[in-house]
Amino acid sequence: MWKSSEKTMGTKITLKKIAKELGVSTSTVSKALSDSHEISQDTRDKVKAFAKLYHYKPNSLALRLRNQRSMVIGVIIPEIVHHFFSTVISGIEHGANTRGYNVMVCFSNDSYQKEVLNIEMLAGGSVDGFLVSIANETQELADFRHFEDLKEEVPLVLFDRVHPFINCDKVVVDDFGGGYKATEYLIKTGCNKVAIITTPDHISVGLSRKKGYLKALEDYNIDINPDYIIKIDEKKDIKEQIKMLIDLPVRPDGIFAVNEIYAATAMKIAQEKGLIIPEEISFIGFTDGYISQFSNPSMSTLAQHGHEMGEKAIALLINRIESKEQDYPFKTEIINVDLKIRNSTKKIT
Amino acid sequence: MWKSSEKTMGTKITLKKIAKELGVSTSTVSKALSDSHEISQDTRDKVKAFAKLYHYKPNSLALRLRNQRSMVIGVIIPEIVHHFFSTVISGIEHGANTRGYNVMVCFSNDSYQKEVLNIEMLAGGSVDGFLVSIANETQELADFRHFEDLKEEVPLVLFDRVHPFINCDKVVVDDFGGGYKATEYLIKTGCNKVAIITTPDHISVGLSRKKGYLKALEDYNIDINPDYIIKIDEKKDIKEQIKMLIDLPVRPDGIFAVNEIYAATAMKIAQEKGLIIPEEISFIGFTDGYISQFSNPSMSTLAQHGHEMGEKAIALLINRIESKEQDYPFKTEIINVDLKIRNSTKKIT
DNA sequence: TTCGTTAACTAAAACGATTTCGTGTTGATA
DNA sequence: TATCAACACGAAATCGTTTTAGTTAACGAA
Repeated sequence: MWKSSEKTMGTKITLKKIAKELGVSTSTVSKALSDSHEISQDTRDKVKAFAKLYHYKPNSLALRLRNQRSMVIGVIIPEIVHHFFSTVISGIEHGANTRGYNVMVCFSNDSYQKEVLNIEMLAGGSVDGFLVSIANETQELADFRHFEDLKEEVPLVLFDRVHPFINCDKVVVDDFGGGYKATEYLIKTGCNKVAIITTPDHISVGLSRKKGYLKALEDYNIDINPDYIIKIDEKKDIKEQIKMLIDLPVRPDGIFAVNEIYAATAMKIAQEKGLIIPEEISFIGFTDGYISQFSNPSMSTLAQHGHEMGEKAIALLINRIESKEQDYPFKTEIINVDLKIRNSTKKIT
Repeated sequence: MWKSSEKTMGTKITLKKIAKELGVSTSTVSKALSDSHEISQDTRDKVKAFAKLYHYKPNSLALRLRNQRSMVIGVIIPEIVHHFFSTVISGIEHGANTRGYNVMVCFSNDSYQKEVLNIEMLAGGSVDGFLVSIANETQELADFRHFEDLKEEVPLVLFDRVHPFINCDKVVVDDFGGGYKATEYLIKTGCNKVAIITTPDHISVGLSRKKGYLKALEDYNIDINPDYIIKIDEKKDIKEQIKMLIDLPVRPDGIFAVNEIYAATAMKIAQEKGLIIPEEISFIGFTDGYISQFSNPSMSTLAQHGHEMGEKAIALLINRIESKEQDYPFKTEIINVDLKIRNSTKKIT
């Protein structure tokens, strides 16, 4: 096995080792590698050749420690198996890379504990800023101290799942508008018994979408039927809960679901019962992901422009990081949603 | 605005600042915080109170630099919008967390450049080990130098998209077996014109699945029809390429697709042409994700057990990290796949 | 008184890099 | 010959932490 020459110096090659091997000081090596005019061409060449030979790479930890900059952005999202977050991250990556930053993603799995842990892991020098979407459990607990502590150290931008108690830059989807548009469309295509499948009220986005739904009903003078509002408890069987809605004596003729899964599940159930879609019952979901695209009939849905959200969020964050004056006011940007009509709804006449 | 007291000391609170403020040395502060018996109870209390008051958190960069351990695992995957990788990551996370490690995920977006960049960002002290699934472009270029360099520094485990040229621990799905099982099932349910929708041959998993397909045909004495093997070029329109298969004069009566998207797209096309599924044409996909679950008819598919793959991979990696003797032989683990029959295929009689 | 012990700290090195400020040797010029 | 600048390099501080190896002072015992 050749390569003993590498081993003799120890596994990791550092400035110090190069210096010792070449009989110069570390400062000389450092300067030579950065082509400083202080160092003779001769020495520079020698050092560079040696460094290349041994694949020298500066230790990034040491660099970050010294420069007090990491050029890395930490992202924390609640779920990984989620089309929308995927698109947001692609936007974040794009924006970050074009401005010279790198991105690291961690997952809270909607757990408060893991959210705190992730933040602790990344805080303290590892990243220059945070982009986070709050875990469900954290929203439920309404305990945001970890964010407060964080904000004093490093900039924070919240996206999608945000909370009014936390004072920082935010980017959110127009959830209210989306709920309104969906409900309005169902009404306009002849549904007068519009139901909503949503989340418990502590989930901020679900709540906003429901508010949009309620406002639309109000604007069109339709009475609110509490039976038509179901809040899914994810700990129980989702299918059973949706079945109860569709089995109601007076069955809804239009269903707005606050995410793809609920919408697709509801549609499956309706199909199993032999209902004709969209004539007998229409569906609109939220998030234009694969499920909506490949369901049959294809699902009408609210497209959220996750990529755009990611780009906006990272822009806000990097601006905050790179501005010296820390105290310009916090912004909240709202990303528009588009109603994408496919075949799970009737057409407007 | 109260909080001036915090500001007077500078934004970031460090050991040194605590020491200065309390008139002791940094060593004392460090020891006090770790409850060393060398420090009097009095001082310990004082230091701890002060640290808590100012939310002192040790700088993780400094810690890692000193300990030469980060307890962080770097994961690099090609795509984010991908159900299978999501499940693998959940397995990785689970395994890592139970052994005290944290996980950071980066995305190569199937680009060679970004793969190299990500590795450079994480290497050099940031992480204790790498878990990577090779980018398509890297497989095409067949340039693996960045992995070779890496391996000398820190352990590497490859999963799913691997390559024989890279000598390290690996975890792969039984792609060959999956291709075989799918094809065999189609044949056994009466399909004698089985087609495959796959990727170009440089994609390792696609190639293995195709080999399984070919072996099954051979074992059942069915001649190979080159028209029935189509390799999707993702740069062109996928739908068009699949349409050509289904529009063939002698239409296939069974289609095995090497991923969910191809399978679902093919099924949609067949439905648009009015074909009856599964009687006139059957479908089997790969990856048991949302698309397969929510398509209509629901998709028969090969379940890959991504979670298990993640757990295996992280176990391999951590064992490698924590073993002093670096030279025990490299392992390749193979994860079984299960054929999950739903409604896009006929039943075995 | 002197030695030894202990309690309670501090100094300094180390991790790997950069950078400011020296410092010693040339060679040219007054 | 003395002075100065240019050149090529080194020492030391710095980033934030831990840890080893001292260093004091007090007290008890011989």
